[in-house]
Amino acid sequence: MPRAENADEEVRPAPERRRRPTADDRMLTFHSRLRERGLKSTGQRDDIARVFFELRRHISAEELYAEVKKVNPHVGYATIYRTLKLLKECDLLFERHFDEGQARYEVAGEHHHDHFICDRCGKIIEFENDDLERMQRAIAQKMGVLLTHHKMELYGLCADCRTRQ
Amino acid sequence: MPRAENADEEVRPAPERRRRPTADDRMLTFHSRLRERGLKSTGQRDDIARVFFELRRHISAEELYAEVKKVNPHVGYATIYRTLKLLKECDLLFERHFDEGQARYEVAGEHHHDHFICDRCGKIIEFENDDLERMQRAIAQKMGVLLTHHKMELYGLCADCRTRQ
DNA sequence: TTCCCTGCAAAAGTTTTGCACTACT
DNA sequence: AGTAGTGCAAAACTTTTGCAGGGAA
Repeated sequence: MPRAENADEEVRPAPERRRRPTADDRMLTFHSRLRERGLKSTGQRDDIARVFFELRRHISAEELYAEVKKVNPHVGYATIYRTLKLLKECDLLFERHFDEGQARYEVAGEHHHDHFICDRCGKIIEFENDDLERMQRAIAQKMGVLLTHHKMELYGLCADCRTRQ
Repeated sequence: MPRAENADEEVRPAPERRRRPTADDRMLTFHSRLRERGLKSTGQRDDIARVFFELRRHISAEELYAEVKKVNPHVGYATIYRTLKLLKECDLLFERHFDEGQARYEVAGEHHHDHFICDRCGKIIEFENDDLERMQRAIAQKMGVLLTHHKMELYGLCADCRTRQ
C-alpha cells in the first residue's frame, strides 16, 4: 500500500460501510413517506420505485422507463418523471447532472460520495474522501456562505480505457 | 500536504493573478485559431465573440443572444450556438452545467477555479484552492485514472442571502 | 365518494440540423 | 469561383403539463 501521499489512505471506494438498506426497506420507507404526505400508493409507483431501488445506480429516465416497461408495460413516461420527482421529495433519490444532456438518478441515503466519469466509456466510479469533505466545509466557512450541498466530479480516462487506448 | 485546517489561507477569490488578456487579445487569438483550421472570420462570429469576451461571465446562450441582438439584430440563435461550439473547440470557452436546465459559458484560459452557486439568488462566486487541486490529482492517481478535467461546485446560501434570510 | 393518480398527447425549453441563400478568402 | 457560413424554420431531445378517465383510501 503506497503511503507517499496521505490522500492514498483516505481514498476508498464508496460502497457501504454499514449495512445497506434493501430494496424492501426502501419500499417501506417510501410507503410511509407517502402516507405522511397524504399521498397514495399505487401499482405504478411501486413498480417504478422497486425497479429503481433494485437497479444499478446512475440510471437515466429513459433507461428506467425501459426497465419498468419490462415489469409493467402500461406505465407512461409522465408517470416515470412524476415518480422520480416524488422520490426526490421523499429524500430517497438524488438527481445528478453530469456532462450530458439528460439527468441521472441514484438512490439516496447512503454515505456521501463523489464521482469519477470516464470520458470514453461513460463508466461512473464512486469514491469518498473525508479530507475533501473537510476542506469543502473550510472553504465555505471562509467564504461566509452556508453550504447545502456540493458536487465534485472528476473526468478522464478510467484504468481500462487508459490501457486499451 | 493538504490539511483541512490550513485551507483558510489557501482560499482566495479567483480573479487574475497575472495580467488578464483583453477582449482584443482574445479576438486576435480567435482569428488565428480560425485561420489554423481553415475557417472563416465573419461579421457574425466577430460580433458574438466580442460580446462574449467583453461581457460578464457565466452567460447563458439566451442572454448572449439578447446581448448580441443589441449589436447586430440580424444574428440568429443557430449562429449563437454554432459560434459557442466553435469557441469551445478553439479552447476559448468553457461550457458549464450547473443545476439548471441550460448551459452557461465562460471565458477560458485563465487560472483554474471552482464555483459556489447561491441556491436563492443564483449568484456565482469563483474561488480557487491549490490544496483542493492537489488532492484531486492524488485521488485520481490512487484510482489509476487519467484526469482530463474536473468540476467542483458548492451550493448553498451566499453571505447576503444568509443574513437577509 | 372523493380526490389523487394515470396515460396520452401536446407543450415547453434548450439545442441541433436541413436547406437555400450569402459572403468570405 | 468555390466553399464555408448564415438565417429561418423545423426537428430533436428531455422534461412538464392539461385533461379526461380510472383507482386507492
